[in-house]
Amino acid sequence: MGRSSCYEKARTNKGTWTKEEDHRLVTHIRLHGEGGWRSLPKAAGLLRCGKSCRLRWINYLRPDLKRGSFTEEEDELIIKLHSVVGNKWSLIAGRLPGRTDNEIKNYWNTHIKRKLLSKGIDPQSHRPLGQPYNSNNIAVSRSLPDHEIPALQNPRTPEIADFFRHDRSESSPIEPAALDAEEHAELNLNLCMSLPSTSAPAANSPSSADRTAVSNSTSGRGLLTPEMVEWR
DNA sequence: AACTCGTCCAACCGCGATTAG
DNA sequence: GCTAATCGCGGTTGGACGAGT
Repeated sequence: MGRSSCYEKARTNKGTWTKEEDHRLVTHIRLHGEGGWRSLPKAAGLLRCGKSCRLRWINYLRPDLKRGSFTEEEDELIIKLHSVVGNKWSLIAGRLPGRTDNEIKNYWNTHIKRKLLSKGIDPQSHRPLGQPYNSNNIAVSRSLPDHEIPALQNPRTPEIADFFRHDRSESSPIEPAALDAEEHAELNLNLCMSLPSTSAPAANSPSSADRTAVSNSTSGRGLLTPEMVEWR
């Protein structure tokens, strides 16, 4: 379609946000709630594109963000979730309250990858380095292409569906102990069994609307009420 | 003190999915 | 059903900063 990037528009600021811009954005969201990103910059008096505003809010200004360094428990949880869903950062973030997909993605690329490599583990396959990929091995972890994500909701795998269905607001961090090696292997087994063998969508795969529901519920980024938003 | 290099992370970008008209 | 607008995601970039020389 040849759409031009919103960042290319003239008279929009780029780069690091100033305190003034942050304040304007937070104040606007506090008054009007989250959403309507396209019209937000104008309404808030910001010379930014909506996309930039959304990113700034989600990754930095949201009041429920945890920030600070990751705990060992979070590390392990990220590794385990990554071994199941691959680079689906928003899904992983949905299981780590207070953490953003961008934060987790950065943390993965700068810390966890190196940590795994130093242990002789391939960060992509989660298998020992040099070990050939074997699609029949139930312990083989994989990165799921987008079209396979709906399988997370496949009725044949209720525990996985449930695992990813929880809204962030009502979820608590999964205790790493709750996902021991056996359960983890089972999770992989169930996933492998439920995934279509080809890239064609499975007959019983959920509709796109269902997929949206999964995405929305797992990202847990619903509208915040003004009371929830506090200027920091 | 000045320079180089490596690391970290906020922000940019492109694109697919979804929604609205 | 089609098209354009909008949203959200994942990959990538680049600037700030600290460590080393």
